[in-house]
Amino acid sequence: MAGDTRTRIAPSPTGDPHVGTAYVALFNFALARHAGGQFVLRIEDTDRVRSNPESERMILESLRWLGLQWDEGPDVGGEHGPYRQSERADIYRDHVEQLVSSGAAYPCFCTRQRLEELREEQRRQKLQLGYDGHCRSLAADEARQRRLAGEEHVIRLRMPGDGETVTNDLLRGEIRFANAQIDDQVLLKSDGLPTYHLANVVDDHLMEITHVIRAEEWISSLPKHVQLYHAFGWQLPVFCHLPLLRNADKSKISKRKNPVSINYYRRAGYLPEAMCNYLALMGWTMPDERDEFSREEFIEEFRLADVSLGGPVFDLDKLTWLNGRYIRQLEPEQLLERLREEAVSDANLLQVLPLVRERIDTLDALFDYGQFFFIGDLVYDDDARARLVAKGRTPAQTAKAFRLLVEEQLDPLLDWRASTIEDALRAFCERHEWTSKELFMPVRIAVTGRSATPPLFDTMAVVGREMCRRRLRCAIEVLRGMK
RNA sequence: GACCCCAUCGUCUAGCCAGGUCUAGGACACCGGCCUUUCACGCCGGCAACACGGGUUCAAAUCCCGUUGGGGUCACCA
Repeated sequence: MAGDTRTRIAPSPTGDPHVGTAYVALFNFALARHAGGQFVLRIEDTDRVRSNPESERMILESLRWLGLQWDEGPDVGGEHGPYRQSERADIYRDHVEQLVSSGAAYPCFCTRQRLEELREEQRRQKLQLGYDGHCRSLAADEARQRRLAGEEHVIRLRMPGDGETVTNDLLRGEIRFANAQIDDQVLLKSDGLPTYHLANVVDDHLMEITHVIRAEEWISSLPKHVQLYHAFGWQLPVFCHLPLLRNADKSKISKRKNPVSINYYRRAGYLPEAMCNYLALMGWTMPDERDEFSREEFIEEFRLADVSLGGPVFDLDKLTWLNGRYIRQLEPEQLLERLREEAVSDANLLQVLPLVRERIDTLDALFDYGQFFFIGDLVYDDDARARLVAKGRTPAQTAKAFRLLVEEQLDPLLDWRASTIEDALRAFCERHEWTSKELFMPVRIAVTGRSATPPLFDTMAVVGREMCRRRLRCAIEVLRGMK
């Protein structure tokens, strides 16, 4: 039976590969390998506007870099495909029709506007937020008619009005929710694609996933999922909700307070083994309590039931210490190989060299002049700190500009090229009444730590999106520390 | 706010399920020392925690209840 264990990681390709995804993937991977089962990668791209192929590409690459190879997935195929939800629309539609005919789900014709007003009203009266069941009791005939007529609608799950939904979480034991306070979840959106809830449950069943191991933030939708399984008459998988990685202030880990992109760690010189090792330490301990171990040893010793529940604070210091231990254990030849794979890969060097060529007189000047192309976090010297503040602006104003820049212009979905970066920066100036003259030097300093650099946009393009965003965020902290 | 989850050093955690062996163990960080031409590594040592209040019990970090605190979720996003 153990060989039948099937787990999955189901990321949504809407941005940079996230450290939280890697964390959950690692534990899913470890359980599957430990049990001799399969680990599946499924892409949850049912959000038409936010999903993008570049993000999917990066996620696959990151997980592969970490050594978390999947047995089935969009790139390697498998018996339960397709593994991209956007390619499974028909499957969801068929399943949702089953639910409609059995009465477990119903069409809802409420407009977004009505729903918004409803929420507004509920907020005003301090009532519980949620769908009011307006279309719940529509006559089946009428509903069918309106659907046939092509009226825009969604399909909602009909939750039981009373009683409670009780489930088991592998780590937490029994979890119970009063049904009355769970509203009728949308299963199929008006664009014909499923919501997470439907797609997730249908796919986990069809792909024969035995252990649904995911982050804690999903606990509150657990009853909806359980009701869905019931509605389909399917057997429940084992549910296991892992604790959320946290910032130092205990809030859910976020890019504002931590580097969260796997791309960052890769770029900043962390080794994948060290990364996995550190992530494994988040909530789990080796039987002998040693904190250095290989992926193989982790797989060997891993017991899901031994995961502890306190939300672990992601500690860059400890990760860096561990990474140092790994580096020291590598032979110089091995280190050389690592270096060639990352910072000084031919590919990276070939991006850097055209930019520095006319600015250096000796080969060795590359390492001084272009150091910001190769390192992770920067240190701003006094001169840099002085020029980090825009001429005629205060540190606070500059910090605010950086924040808006990172949040609004240098979007995670922005196609990261010199020309688009330039457009983004100029758009920012226009929108927030900054001149390019004011803005560009501080940004240059933030991103490179220097006032003399190759052209800003080309430089940013090579430095990379996540590294630029990270450095801008660090610069914000520096600016906030100024009076 | 409602619902749900969680609670051991600043941080990651062991111990808790099967209560005594816990004057609570390890690791990061920090401090001190050793090694050393420097720095780092390494080694040795130090600082530092059972959130609070009630029970249950001969005995509670461990079991129960409550309080407090933290977190998550409340979308046609996942």
